[in-house]
Amino acid sequence: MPELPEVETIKNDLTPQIVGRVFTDVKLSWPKAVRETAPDEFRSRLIGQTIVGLERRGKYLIFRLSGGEALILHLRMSGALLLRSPSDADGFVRTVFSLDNGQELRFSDVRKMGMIWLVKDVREVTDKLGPEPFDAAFTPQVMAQGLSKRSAPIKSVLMDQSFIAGLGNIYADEALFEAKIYPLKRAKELSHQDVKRLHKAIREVLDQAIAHRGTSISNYVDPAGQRGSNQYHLRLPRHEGSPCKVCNTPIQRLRLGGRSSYFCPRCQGNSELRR
DNA sequence: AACCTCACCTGCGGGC
DNA sequence: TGCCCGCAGGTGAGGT
Repeated sequence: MPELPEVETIKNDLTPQIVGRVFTDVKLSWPKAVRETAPDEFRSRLIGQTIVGLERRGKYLIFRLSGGEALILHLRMSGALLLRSPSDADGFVRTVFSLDNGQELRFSDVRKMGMIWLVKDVREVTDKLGPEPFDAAFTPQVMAQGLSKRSAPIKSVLMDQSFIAGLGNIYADEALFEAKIYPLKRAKELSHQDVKRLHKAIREVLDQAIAHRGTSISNYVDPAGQRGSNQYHLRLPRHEGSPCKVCNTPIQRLRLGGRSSYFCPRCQGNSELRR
């Protein structure tokens, strides 16, 4: 579910609350979420460690631990990370991390797709990720160079985490709408102007979403259980037939790799056809 | 290598 | 009302 802005919000909210805390217990009611490490070993290696820092890389949330290891979470489609008192009630809690101040960090995950790692080196998990969208090294020129080698639809490339880290279905659609680019346009066919607009649009769309604490279309919530508000500021309606906010043309939907892509046939018309 | 499809999970809402 | 189907913000495995 969460993309970069949602994970960034979670990281920002949790940092002042949990840095310095110690893991005192872990309960795994869906042990399959823990990758690469047996549940017993996971517990014994984690309990007693102090959280010394929190980071985000792409859609991964990274807890730096006093022993030099890192706890890494990925929320996938339906995950939420909640900071709660033991008496609070939450649904679909798959993992509970108890902290030394009596609070609980709860990994709630309806669809059980979320994943957890405990690693010595963060790169074991994040080494295939492409650049962060806000990294100074990720320039329009670098982006154009990468796109020039890709024949897949631009939407697919934007969702490819090894090309750029953090964009998912919603923000890829938003960026393409903002840049007025048809989602199925082949990446290598983008003009320099296209790439320039798209590069700018990616940062604008993500910046705005972070400012609004994420997009809660169905069930994203922050660590306090509160929804974000970016769903009220999306540029593109996520319903087929709804009017485009720019030109009133009915929004269309297409399927790409099993996902829905929404677009405005007028604002994002294939420039080859329009010419 | 790059690209595509499918599997992994569960719940919800729409159509019949 | 109840059932069936499609759909949901992601990724990695496996095939071409």
